[in-house]
Amino acid sequence: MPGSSFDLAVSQPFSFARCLEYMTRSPLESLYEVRSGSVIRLLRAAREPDSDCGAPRSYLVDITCPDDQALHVRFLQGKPDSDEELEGVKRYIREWFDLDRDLEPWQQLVADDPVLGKLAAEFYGLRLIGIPDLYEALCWAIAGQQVNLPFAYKLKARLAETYGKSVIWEGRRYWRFPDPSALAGADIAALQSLQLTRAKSAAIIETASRMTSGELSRAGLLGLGDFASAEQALVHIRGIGPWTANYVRMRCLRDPSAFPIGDVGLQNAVRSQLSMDRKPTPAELRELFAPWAGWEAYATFYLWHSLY
DNA sequence: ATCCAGGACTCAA
DNA sequence: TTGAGTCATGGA
Repeated sequence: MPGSSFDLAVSQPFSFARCLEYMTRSPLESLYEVRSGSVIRLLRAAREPDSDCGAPRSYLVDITCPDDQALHVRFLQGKPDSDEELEGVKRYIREWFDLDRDLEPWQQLVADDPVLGKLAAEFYGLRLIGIPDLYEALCWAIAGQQVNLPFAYKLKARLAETYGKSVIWEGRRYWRFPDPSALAGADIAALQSLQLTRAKSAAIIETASRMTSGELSRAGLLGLGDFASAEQALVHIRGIGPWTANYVRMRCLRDPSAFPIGDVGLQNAVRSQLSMDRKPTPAELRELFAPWAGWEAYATFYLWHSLY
């Protein structure tokens, strides 16, 4: 039987502090709580909820990393009752912190880069914090289309607090992003009342429906063989454009070469780093990113982080 | 009022 | 493929 805590080894370079620094960028984050040196988050049991045992169970976990050698994960509330479920938790956390990535090539690639060299040194060990859950990643991206980040966080929180599950621990409530099944049958007006636009509401419901039916899944997208095919599959869903698809490639499918080129945050970061008096054009971004081929997602992530 | 924000869609060259 | 116009919504 699994115990109440476990460790996950990390490869170097890895800096938990830098990861937490990124994760505290918004005080409006609703899906995890960063304390000094730890993160607390409510996770969903890996097992599918169709096994007739009621709602899928949740685990409240606390993650620390005292020495940057291994993550220490403690179950604060709820606990896997099988090795299979424990593996699900481990898999989620590895995805979340991108633990399976070898960052050495990245560090070497940009060590002397005029633009990224400084950022790579400053953020040494920062991992591309992911969104392992496909539905959460899609909704977060859709909600964040063409709105400022604080508002996007509010929308995400409303979705979580309206359709998600939560537990209370030591007087604080911890939310889990809703499963697609919770939104597959929602009507557009209900989501619009959360201040999502009609188009976003429709897209959030449509993706929920496709995921509930099994037509859309993370495994299915990865099973298409290459990320371009996954992007194509995503883009043909109404409300999901190239930015959203690349965002999902980057943060959920874990494609290191994903490149959300239309991202205004990326554009502003480049503008700032290069002291430009305007935002770069798509062509200029492509040219700038050319030397970082294969690592566009990390370049984007580090540039994002440079804004905070 | 006006502009911006981690866009998408349509339609035209 | 690229570009202009349109839509949509809150926040500064």
